[in-house]
Amino acid sequence: MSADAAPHAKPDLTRNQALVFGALEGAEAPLSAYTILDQLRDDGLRAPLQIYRALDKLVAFGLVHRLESLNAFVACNHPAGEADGESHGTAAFAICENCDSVAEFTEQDVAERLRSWAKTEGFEPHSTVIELRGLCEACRAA
Amino acid sequence: MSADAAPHAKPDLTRNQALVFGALEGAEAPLSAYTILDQLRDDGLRAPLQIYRALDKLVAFGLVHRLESLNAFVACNHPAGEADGESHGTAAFAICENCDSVAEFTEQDVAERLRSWAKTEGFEPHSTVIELRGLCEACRAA
DNA sequence: ATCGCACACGTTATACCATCACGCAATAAT
DNA sequence: ATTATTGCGTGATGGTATAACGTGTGCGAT
Ligand SMILES: [Zn+2]
Ligand SMILES: [Zn+2]
Ligand SMILES: [Zn+2]
Ligand SMILES: [Zn+2]
Repeated sequence: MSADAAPHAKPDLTRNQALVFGALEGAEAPLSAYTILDQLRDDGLRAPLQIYRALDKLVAFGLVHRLESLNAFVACNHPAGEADGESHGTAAFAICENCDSVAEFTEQDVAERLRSWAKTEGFEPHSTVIELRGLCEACRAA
Repeated sequence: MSADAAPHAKPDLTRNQALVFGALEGAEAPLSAYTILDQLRDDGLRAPLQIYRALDKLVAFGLVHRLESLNAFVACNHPAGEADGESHGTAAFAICENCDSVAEFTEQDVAERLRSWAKTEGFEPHSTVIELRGLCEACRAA
């Protein structure tokens, strides 16, 4: 195999991973695995497992986040920092229930407080889910 | 109908609601809707919808929480016995990936910080999901 | 009384989400 | 060459959630 699908400064993605990531990057709302599959049929993807395998890797790379309250996925869109280091464990999401937009943010104090609680209780956190559901500013105005 | 909205009123439960709530109270781990269904076959419940309808009500009453990262449900078990009022919107959960135990807790500062972010961004939150996945103290020791 | 309405209930069918189990191919190490 | 690792493709299966329809009961208004 020669080609790499996109000249971006990311870890080397396989063809399937690049296709799935492209779908998520181009979307304006979270996509379910099956929606991604539908969009990629013309590119030769046919089975859910092809999507889920790619998503697993992309999540592991930190390029994609899974939204637990939606059973759906978004491309990482950190406010400032990039896809490495501390920010991974602490990302939070504000999901608009009207327009499906997702704002990704990090509140250091929130993560701090949760870590502090865990330490006190002897709990060893491996991952943290923080998701706000509600109305974004634009939809509130309308 | 009970006009009682929030404070220490355990609304009258219908038969199905009582059965589902009983199953959750008696469990030591979160239960999926279908697991509850299996447990209640002998009581005459036969279809998923009967479970989901009861769960919707119980969640609305604040007697049960849905764990988004597990697609499962637990009976409310607030730490200090404040089983009503303010604490509902801000509950957080620490879920052990080894023994499936769930600790429910509230960190006022966490809720505060998230509300503060929302206010700044013009986001109007309707509900908040905070779930920690990891190892509880007992399982860490073992 | 009986009509209308709200609400819980029961059932079937279907849609949507996720993984298992198998086998094959390409690559890297021994 | 043999083995280990990783990604890929496919069919089958299992788990989660709702749509659509119809029934029955309680209760206030007529
Ligand atoms: Zn991110
Ligand atoms: Zn919106
Ligand atoms: Zn609670
Ligand atoms: Zn444990």
